[in-house]
Amino acid sequence: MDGPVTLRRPQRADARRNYDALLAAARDAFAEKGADASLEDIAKRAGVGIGTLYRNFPARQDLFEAVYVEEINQLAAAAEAAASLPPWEALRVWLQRFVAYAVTKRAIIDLLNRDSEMFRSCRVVMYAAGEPLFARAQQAGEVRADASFDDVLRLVSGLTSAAFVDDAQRDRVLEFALDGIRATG
Amino acid sequence: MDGPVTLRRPQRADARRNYDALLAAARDAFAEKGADASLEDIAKRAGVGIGTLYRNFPARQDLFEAVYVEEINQLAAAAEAAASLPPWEALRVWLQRFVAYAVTKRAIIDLLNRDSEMFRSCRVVMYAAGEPLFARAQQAGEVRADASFDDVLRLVSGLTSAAFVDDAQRDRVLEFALDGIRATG
DNA sequence: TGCTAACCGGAGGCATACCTCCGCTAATCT
DNA sequence: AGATTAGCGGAGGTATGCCTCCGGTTAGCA
Repeated sequence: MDGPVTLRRPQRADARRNYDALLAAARDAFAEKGADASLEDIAKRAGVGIGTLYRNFPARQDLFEAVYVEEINQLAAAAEAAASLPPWEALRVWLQRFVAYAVTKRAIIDLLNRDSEMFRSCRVVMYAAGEPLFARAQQAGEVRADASFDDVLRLVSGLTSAAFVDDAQRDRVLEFALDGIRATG
Repeated sequence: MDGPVTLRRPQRADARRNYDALLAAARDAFAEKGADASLEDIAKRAGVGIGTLYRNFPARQDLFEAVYVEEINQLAAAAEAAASLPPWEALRVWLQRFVAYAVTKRAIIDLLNRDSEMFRSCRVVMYAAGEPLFARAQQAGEVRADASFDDVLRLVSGLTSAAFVDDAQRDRVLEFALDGIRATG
């Protein structure tokens, strides 16, 4: 489960339990209520006191970031798994994963916009994961030359904030977007 | 300025002034801070007391809706203006307008998702404005047959929530999206 | 100009969330 | 088992936003 970016977990058994429970509860809460979910609610979900939350994550930002380190690591893993596919397929699969993933954890979009120390480094990790797939597909002539990886990410990430009628529509619309960045002719 | 959907404005001169100031302030505030901007802040921006806000808009929802009636009417007007262009161009221009518009007033996206009496009717107006442009372009063979207007709107509306580096990137990415829904061959 | 109904606006009560502080608990070590 | 000390958790102070209520003001009319 360890990835390119890691966090320091507490030492004692009970503390570690609480830390993990908080992280899981926070992930759920952020997914459900967005980035400004109530911290008191998160503590309750995790079954710990509010004090414990603050000891582990002194600022709201710290908790938010800790959650995204996990998410990011998983996206990086997905990129590695896709690397063995043909260029276009690899990019396509990764972007699908990106969208499907971010739909449930929608706050991940903020990652592209917000600004902070760790956000920046998370972004670096994500780009390091996806950009090679993009570059390979572009060099293979499968992706139009006038698009950048950043363009693609923003085009696709928009899809995560729309509430689709069903998964079929989401997939269909994503295919449209993919067609849009595909090399013509 | 009157459009398909209208609101009742107060009678007395001072009341009307305040009403308009509130609407303008709310539009700014929603654009800036999102749909849950502080009502007290909006009243302050408008230079009126909080009581005046509540007299005009008893519930937060009322104010929010009032703002969007204006936005929607403008989008409808834009559709009318675009109707004289060739099929594809008309759709393209209208969607550009939609994106450029919604970028500054980002909360308009909620319109596609949220549910309420007036939201529904606003959505009806918006669809009534844009759908004919879409249908015409599709019948002219310019838009792929397997896309619906709803698909397109969701694809494009996603672009409004991403923070682009600059307007040029936004336009470029929108072009990618448009290419994606264009008929191939 | 004077009357009066319509309108104004902010004080204040209520709810919610943030965050700190510290007495109690229990994990770990010897 | 007992000592040590990291860790727990919630009471409570602070801040902020929601919304109501009503004494004072003023636009519109005659």
